[in-house]
Amino acid sequence: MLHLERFLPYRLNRVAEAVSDEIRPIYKGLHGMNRPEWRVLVALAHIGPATATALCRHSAQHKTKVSRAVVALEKRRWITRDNDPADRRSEILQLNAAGHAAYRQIAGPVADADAAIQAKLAPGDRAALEQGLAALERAMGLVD
Amino acid sequence: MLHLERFLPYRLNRVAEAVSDEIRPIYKGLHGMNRPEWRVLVALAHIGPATATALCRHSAQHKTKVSRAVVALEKRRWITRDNDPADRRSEILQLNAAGHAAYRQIAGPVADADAAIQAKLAPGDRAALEQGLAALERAMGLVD
DNA sequence: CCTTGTTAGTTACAAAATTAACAGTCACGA
DNA sequence: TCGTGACTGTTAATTTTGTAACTAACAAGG
Repeated sequence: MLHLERFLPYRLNRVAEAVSDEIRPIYKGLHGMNRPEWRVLVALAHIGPATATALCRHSAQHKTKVSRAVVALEKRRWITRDNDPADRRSEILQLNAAGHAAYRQIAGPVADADAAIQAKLAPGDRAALEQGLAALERAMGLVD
Repeated sequence: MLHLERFLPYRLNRVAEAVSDEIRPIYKGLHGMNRPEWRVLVALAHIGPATATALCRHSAQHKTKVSRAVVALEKRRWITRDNDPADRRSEILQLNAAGHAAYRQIAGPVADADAAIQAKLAPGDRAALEQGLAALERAMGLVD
């Protein structure tokens, strides 16, 4: 008999959803962004100028999501597109000043909310979560 | 600066998706079920006859998802609906023989896949994951 | 009994995700 | 240099999900 309470995908999905529910209102309330847009914004802020394919890898999203998110960010005038001299199929995307400003404005509260969630855990539990999560990421081939 | 690698919602979503990707082909391949249907099937197998509301609670899904999943399972002739003598708004749902058989057929491989994933973790990492996940579930108010 | 408010469940509509198809470009060997 | 196949990114079509409105039924107070 399958125990839902111990069933990994069920537990992970449920807890991931609960955590997302606390973060989403921040980037949604501040600029009406959805998750794909928020992730692309974060990815661009971190890795700087990048092609759409690189953003797919770094934001762990499908190319159609990234494509539409990039269009949306472009409409907000937060990113610029430039030709990629090395490959005419792709374009170099990067945040402009307004994009960086928007990122900074959102990243603070989001980081605070993340810290608040982790602060609810006892230090030992927090360390255990970190260890277990890191191990699972390795086991699923998501890192290294 | 927000570190994606340490950002809880991102990590949880990504790892939850990776784990789901290993489980989904089983219930999808065996009977073409989607996740809401699979969850309702599991819930019904566990708690026995139940109303849709009880299935919402136990499968952690919105009532529209449950409503549609129940219709789908009904079309497969896996569940029966009976009047609830205590409340004429609701109906008592339960698996019939075919439903139980389908559940058993799927639950085995699914449990195996879950075990296989956990087997990839070192015992200490597995224990850490369990501890951290349980703590997070409590912190998010998902249990107790 | 009648309100008034709440709950169970379905359905309709809108938003989002997945899939598939596509044009343009590249890389590499024949 | 000419295919052939693979890759980049967008768009279209289909499916899934989420939101809101709705019907029917309950519950409690007047």
